[in-house]
Amino acid sequence: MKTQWKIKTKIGDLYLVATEKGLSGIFWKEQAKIPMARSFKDYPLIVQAVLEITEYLDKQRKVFQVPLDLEGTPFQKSVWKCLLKIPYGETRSYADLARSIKNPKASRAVGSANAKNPISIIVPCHRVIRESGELGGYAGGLKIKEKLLALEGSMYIKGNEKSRDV
Amino acid sequence: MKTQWKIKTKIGDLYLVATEKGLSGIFWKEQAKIPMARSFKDYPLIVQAVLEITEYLDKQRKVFQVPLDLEGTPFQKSVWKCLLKIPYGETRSYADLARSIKNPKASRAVGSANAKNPISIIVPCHRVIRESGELGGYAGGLKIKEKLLALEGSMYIKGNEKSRDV
DNA sequence: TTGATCTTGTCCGAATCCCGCCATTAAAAG
DNA sequence: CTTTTAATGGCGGGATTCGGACAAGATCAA
Repeated sequence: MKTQWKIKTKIGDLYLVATEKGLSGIFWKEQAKIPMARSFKDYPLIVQAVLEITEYLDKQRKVFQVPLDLEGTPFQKSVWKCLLKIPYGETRSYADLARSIKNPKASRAVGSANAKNPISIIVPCHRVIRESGELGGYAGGLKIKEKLLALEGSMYIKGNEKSRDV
Repeated sequence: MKTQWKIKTKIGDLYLVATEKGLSGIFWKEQAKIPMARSFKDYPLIVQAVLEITEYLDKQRKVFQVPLDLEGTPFQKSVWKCLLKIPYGETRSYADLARSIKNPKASRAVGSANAKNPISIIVPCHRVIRESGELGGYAGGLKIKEKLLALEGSMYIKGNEKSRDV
């Protein structure tokens, strides 16, 4: 059974969803079919997730530990697993990910899988941008993607790359 | 001679039917042509069935012992017998069953036979789902099929099986 | 020359459709 | 009343279609 819990953060409202096995979703919109928890007392997973997310947004955390319960097609899961390996503060291109899953021509499909990532932030789909340096897309809106990357201190802006070796 | 008896459970009303030889039916709707028993005192089979079903729904029983009196075509009986071999908490596909009865292409017909299973719950047609992972159909309605599988702790949801190794 | 924008080419995964299968049952012949 | 035909499902698998959170190349302006 799934339950959801709403939290307010400086980057907007978030809806955390959990099963018995782990956190299964972090969304930007309320999930219609999933019941809202009255109290999170009975949901230690939610408590932990809320804590970790809060710490992350306060720059007090770079790695998440809450157990996840990912549901999706084999392809999607392979992409999401790959996302989890991108370190804090770094970015990859959609094509990079396609190569990582040994399916070098699937960059466009990687985009689709990314778009369906159920656990925003923790599964860091915001760390994937276009090879050209453009942001690409984001389920929560590009502004938020930008904020998250800024928070992590990423050098994603076109031209920034070069400013490193200046 | 057959008699039926109605019981109320948390998953809805059930109608138990018995002959002298054994329990011959558990249905979701009253059986028009079968007389309702005034009291179940004279029907020890009904008493036993009610007890076992109740225990099952309370997670206190995984195997049924009440004698059954199955009536149907040879094909149907072969399918129903096969159903009885699926263990608690597990699922099979319609094609699996077709193979089990040495008629590998008869998966569609297995579905039809399943649909006519006279003894719901005890003959566990709810443990048969689509090869794709979808639920398939259920005489009592899909919600109940889902509840029964959840009760047994089955991993039937599409993608769940694979999400273990994430 | 650089880069911002646009266009077109491609490639996948996922969702749909379609046809094949097999046992029943209802309907139609004979 | 018996036999035949046709239609109907609690499915499966292959083929087809559809829709992108891309990418490389062309275009045009500064």
